[in-house]
Amino acid sequence: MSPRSAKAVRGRHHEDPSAALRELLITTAERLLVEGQVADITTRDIARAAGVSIGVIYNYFASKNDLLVTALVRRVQRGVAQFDDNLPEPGTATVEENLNRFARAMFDLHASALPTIAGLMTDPPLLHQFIAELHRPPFGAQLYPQRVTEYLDAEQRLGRLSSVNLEAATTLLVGATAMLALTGLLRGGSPDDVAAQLPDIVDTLIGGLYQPASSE
Amino acid sequence: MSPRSAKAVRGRHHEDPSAALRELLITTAERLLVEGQVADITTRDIARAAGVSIGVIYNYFASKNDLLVTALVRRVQRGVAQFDDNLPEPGTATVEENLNRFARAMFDLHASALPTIAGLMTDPPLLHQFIAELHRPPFGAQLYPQRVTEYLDAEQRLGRLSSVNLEAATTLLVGATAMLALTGLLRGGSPDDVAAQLPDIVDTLIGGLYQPASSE
Amino acid sequence: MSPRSAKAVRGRHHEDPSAALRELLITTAERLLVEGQVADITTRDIARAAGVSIGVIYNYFASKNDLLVTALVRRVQRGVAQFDDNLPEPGTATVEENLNRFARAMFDLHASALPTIAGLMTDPPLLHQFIAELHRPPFGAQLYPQRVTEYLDAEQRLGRLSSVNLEAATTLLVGATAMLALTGLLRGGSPDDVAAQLPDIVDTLIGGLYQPASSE
Amino acid sequence: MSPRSAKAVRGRHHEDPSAALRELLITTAERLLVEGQVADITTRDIARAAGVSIGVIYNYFASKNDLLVTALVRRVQRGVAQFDDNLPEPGTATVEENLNRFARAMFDLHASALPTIAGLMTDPPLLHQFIAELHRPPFGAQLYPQRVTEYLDAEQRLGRLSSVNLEAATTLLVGATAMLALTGLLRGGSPDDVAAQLPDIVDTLIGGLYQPASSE
DNA sequence: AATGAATGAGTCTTCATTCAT
DNA sequence: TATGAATGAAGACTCATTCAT
Repeated sequence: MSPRSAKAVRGRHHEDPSAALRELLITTAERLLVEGQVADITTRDIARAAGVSIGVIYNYFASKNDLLVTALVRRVQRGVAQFDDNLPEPGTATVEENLNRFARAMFDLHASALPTIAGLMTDPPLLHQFIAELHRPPFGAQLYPQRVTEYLDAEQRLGRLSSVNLEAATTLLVGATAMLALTGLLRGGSPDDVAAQLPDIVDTLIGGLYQPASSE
Repeated sequence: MSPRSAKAVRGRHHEDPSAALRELLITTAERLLVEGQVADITTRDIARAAGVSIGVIYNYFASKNDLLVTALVRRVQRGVAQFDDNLPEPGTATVEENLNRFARAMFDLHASALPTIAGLMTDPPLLHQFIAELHRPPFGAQLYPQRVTEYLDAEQRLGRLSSVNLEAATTLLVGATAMLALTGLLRGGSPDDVAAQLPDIVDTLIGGLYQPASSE
Repeated sequence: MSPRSAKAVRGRHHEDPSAALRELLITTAERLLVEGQVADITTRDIARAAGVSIGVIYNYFASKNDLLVTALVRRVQRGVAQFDDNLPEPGTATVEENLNRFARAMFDLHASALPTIAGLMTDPPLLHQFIAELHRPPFGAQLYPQRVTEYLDAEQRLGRLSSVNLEAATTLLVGATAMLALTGLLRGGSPDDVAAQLPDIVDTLIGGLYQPASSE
Repeated sequence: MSPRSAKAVRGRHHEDPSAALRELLITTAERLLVEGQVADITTRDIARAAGVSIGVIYNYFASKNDLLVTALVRRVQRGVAQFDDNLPEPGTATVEENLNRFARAMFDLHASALPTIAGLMTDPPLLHQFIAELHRPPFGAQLYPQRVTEYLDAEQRLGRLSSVNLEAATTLLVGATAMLALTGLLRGGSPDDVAAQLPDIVDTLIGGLYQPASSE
């Protein structure tokens, strides 16, 4: 009664082979997104990499871009979820330690998402579809810089941080980690080597530039 | 009897009409780069905009990408040159005023260069060619963040700044201005509106997060 | 100075090889239109039949449909021109002889154009483009039924024809020849066999159905 | 235990559910044929409109074209049956009145069938299959022009019509009504407006072109 | 050296038909 | 027998590059 399922997902014990194939396509597209560049991915590439025929794409998605946007959103969601997983609680440890954890988490997030996001810039329709999708529930405005701002706000309330401009502080931390991630990508070195500079950055951000001659 | 030169440069009294034609192509490509997206620029577009035939491109450049990279490098060089034009001298005015000038100059540079750089990400060969070209003399490591580092270093020597980590401070300032420029591009607002946040950022960077309770 | 011309038109002594190639495409499309059916003609077919590459089509026409419409109009123009070539003058010979010449000319025109026109019906955009083109100068409203009406009108003025309704008479003659042409096409017989019925039709049209028992 | 029947015909108390499903497909195809263009109808369309799965089509028909031809023949049969329903009897009313009824009936038939028939022209295999099917018993040569010929013949025998060439007279009447129907379709006006010209045509056909000077 | 038409591989998308369930 | 997802050939159109003139 059910029609045949694609070879690619046959044998997997999924309850819904149809959903499994859809997943396979998204996963495959995600993989290609990481390996290569958005603009270079063809329907033929995706189909071949997934082990299915080209037509399958159009059984599950309205267009190539539709699939690509779905995979892109997935990728960002994955990154943000991982980011959220290990955030420090305000009031625990020291603010410096916590900011270092934030810094490293953002660095990782940026390093993984930057190439993808950047690639989108050449494809305005794709970019707009992506942004529209990103702003829809349940993903909404839950973007990660908000987490930093919230953390800083909480520490301020706890009296562990002076009353700095939260927006500005957030921009400084987010910007620096993004810049470092970008540098790492362009230089092609290992992420950890570049990330080694994060503590200095956190330290400098906390202390400010005019570190008032403490003693004397 | 020298061969005829292209209509487009005829009448201009260049010593080398050949070089003039090459220049024309680069300039035209730069213009198109500003107007549109890298990926959308065709050889036909360039040739038509320059008022020459397509074939000319291949007389002066190995490929379309070769021309594009040259134009891209030009664009960055131009931006950096403009950036350099109006930098504050260490020891003059106040450090805060000077950092605000740096911040605004970088913000402008980023806002103008970001779309172009981002567009490159989709085209790996183009990107690599671009990076390689950027690191060759005489352009070399003359990139603009270096200017910030040098400025901070000079102020430190003059005693107007405490002995912070120069690299980290530079990354913070450069990163924040880049982040702001990116935000502005994505939101589509006017540059000046976004740039209004720069003073807060400079202020926060200078003061640090733990602004030691002034009293007591 | 001129770019190379296509192999397909090389060696022909045309003043303008570019126009020659355009012509070749139209002629080829016309031929395919006669041989096959509009809907079955692919860009590849046209290119191969013309001995050029696919891209050439787009150097001379905005789209496949653009070329097809041009060829279609050509075909009809050719038919109408041929039709016009051999029309009888009012007042010469007998009305019956003249109407027989009209009938045969229209039969031939219909037989050659019908399959083409009919094929257009399935492709609404193509049909509309075609009709629009047909109504543009210099082709204008010069369609052939008008010739019949004008002829009948002239004979009426000369007193060689009673004052019948010109529109109706024209529709009868045009309709009958078209019907015969269609029958011929569907049956697949030789045109001349079917055309043999034309004199009877003209005779019946002239005499009417109630041929009043003349005298006797 | 008979195999289950498709949802779409379940509950209908047909003796042969299989035949019912076949009927459903034909009826659905006929409907789509009226609504749109032959070339635009996909198997998916038919299946969805019929509320069955695509596969069913191939259980009852060798191909999509096979189903389409069957539906096409149905459509023509239906049109002819309707045409036959209201034909005048020889010897009743006046010949002119009767011919006007014939003319209007044919006009309607042509107007409804023309787009479909025309659409067939683009698809040679479909067309040939259709024609072959049309000429097979029990449909055979029962086509409607025959009705006109028979009517004229009967009136001749009754002495209400002079001994004109029946074939020619038929072709004139059929052709003129077809031409008018085509004109109406191409111009897009209301059928009744165009049909208003029918009486003039009948009148002219009856009277002939040389309406002998009434006097004398 | 300049020209720009010719070239054709490669793009996304559609859809009749098949076949495992 | 019914289902409908899988299949992949085929379609129109683009565009970097070549090369006869």
